Amino acid sequence: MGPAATGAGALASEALLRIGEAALRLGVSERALRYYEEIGLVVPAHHSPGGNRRYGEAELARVRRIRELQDLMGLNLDEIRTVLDREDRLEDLRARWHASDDDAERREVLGEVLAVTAPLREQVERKRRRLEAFLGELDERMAHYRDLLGELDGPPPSLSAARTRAGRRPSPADRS
Amino acid sequence: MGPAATGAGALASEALLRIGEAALRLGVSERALRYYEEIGLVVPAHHSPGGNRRYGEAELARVRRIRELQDLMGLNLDEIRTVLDREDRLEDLRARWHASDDDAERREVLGEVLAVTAPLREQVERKRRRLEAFLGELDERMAHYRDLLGELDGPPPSLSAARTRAGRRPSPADRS
DNA sequence: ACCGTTCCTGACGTTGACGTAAGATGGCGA
DNA sequence: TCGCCATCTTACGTCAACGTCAGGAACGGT
Repeated sequence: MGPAATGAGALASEALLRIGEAALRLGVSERALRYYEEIGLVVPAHHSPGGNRRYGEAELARVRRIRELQDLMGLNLDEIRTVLDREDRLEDLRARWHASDDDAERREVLGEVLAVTAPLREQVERKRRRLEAFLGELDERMAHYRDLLGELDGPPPSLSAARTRAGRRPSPADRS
Repeated sequence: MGPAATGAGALASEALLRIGEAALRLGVSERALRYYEEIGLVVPAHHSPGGNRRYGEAELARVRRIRELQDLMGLNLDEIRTVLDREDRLEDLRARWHASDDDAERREVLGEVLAVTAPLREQVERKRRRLEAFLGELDERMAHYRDLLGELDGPPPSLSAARTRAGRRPSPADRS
């Protein structure tokens, strides 16, 4: 590898972004980014001596993740924090993994990560199921309406003729 | 109409619930129900002369719908209102459908309903897709971790050589 | 060194969706 | 008719997740 094993962590020359650029690229407000830092959710890769925030790719990804969890799962920032904490812990693990020669420790950490990821997966899965049911319901309705429309546009001769004549009121037993 | 052509609308003896019971069954607060009425989202089937609210099955369903749209789609009450308005309009249609002898009107209303339902469906579908992608991502991670765990518990012969660079192995059979 | 742009830190404002408390009825079994 | 719990209206409180100034430094190109 080169001069520095640029693994997962931010390193050296990574072209850090100022808050304006970062916000622009992420499509979020600067205020939001400052807020995330305020509550310890996204800490900039670096602060300039003058106090300016500098964001690296890792932080951008983190923010994207936050937005995804907000939009997709409807989690609040506190719930999101726990999710991100898990993922952080996971990154720790990745590092420790190669540094450690203790398989017992590895097993332990892996188990923890799995135990902590599974509930999230379940939550997502439940939501997916409900969404799918909802979608099916919508499709069913739409199909029904399309059928009705079809009947009007391409009317079965007998049916249409029987009905359209003489402003007749609908047959008593016709619920759909 | 007969004595009571109990079609879609609430009618006659439907065992209306007082707000307490309704809230209890729905798992929402009384305040929420009053609030929904305040903003014209769910109007009780009836108010007693004294001013007490009475809820019928239709209103309960409506509230359930609201909660579903909140939880599942993350819509706010204003967006939900437009959705419910559409569905109301649809109920109107159902009534008018049988009362009207004007196919043109029917076509028009059906078209409108479809045109207005489709976007919602699309929105739901998009969300479903994103959720599925997210789920896939989670599964991928978990599978990876499980692989690692498997390697530890049942170490393959060429351990050190295989692990160094391997991100993943497509080999499916790895369960103990 | 200059200067326009960008960012900083407070600190108060906003919005949605209710929560909560107070005091005044309403409904209804005994 | 009494008593009592459920409801009513009114109105202020709350909480998250930022929005929006104001006044003052930091950056960075020239």
